[in-house]
Amino acid sequence: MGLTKNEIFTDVQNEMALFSKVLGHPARVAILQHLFKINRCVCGDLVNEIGLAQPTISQHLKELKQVGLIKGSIEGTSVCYCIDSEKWSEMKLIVSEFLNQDLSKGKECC
Amino acid sequence: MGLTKNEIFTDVQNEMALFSKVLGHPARVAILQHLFKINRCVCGDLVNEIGLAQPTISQHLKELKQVGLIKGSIEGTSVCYCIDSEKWSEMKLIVSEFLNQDLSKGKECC
DNA sequence: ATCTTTAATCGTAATATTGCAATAAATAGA
DNA sequence: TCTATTTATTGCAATATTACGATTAAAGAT
Repeated sequence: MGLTKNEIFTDVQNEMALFSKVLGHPARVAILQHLFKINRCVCGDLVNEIGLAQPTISQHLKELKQVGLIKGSIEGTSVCYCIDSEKWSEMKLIVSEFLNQDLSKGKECC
Repeated sequence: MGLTKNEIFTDVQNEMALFSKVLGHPARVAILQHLFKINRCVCGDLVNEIGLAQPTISQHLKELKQVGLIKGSIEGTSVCYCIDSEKWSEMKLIVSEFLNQDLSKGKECC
């Protein structure tokens, strides 16, 4: 065990979980916020900004890139990262739909 | 290591990550969806509905309860669970604010 | 009182995550 | 070419997560 049984869930459930998971670490939240503020930045900026070691930041960037929320392009010796707004919108749609579920009105339960 | 350095992040970042983390597993997503559809249900229902073992479901319920998204009340020999709509709204606010960040218009970056 | 039903807890195995030091790779500049 | 500079990768240790069988606990039914 120790691994999630994705087979038994719907695609939407798995996708919702996947996006949520990547947002489930404050460093990745901070990276995304910084990217929104600055629009584009290199790994070193984030190391200074956030205060985790360079390999750690690099790893978080990799995870964000893997789900597609950011993209990076080589720029001399450094790598410029930024939000992939297309993917961001896609996520927004899925997450919003989930968040905006309504209780079947009335019965307040327990 | 192996544990997140929460000290170096803001409260909002940590809270955002905490909520996201709990949504970061399809079983918990499925539980919440089912609760929204049915309004109230007992652990056994979820075991049948989702198809994970009872202790596993119980554990996921515990995590959802810990962050406050659901509440449970004893009802005879079973436990009735439902969404805590107050906490849900709180989460919605935090997550929406994060999702609705805008790119500083213009410069499309990399 | 005993049995049944239901859920929580305990214990454990497998795997994933977080973080960093050390190292590698790749480009720019001297 | 040699040296910085910058980021990615590797390897590792500590901890967390996922899942479930076995057991416990608590309330209802007989």
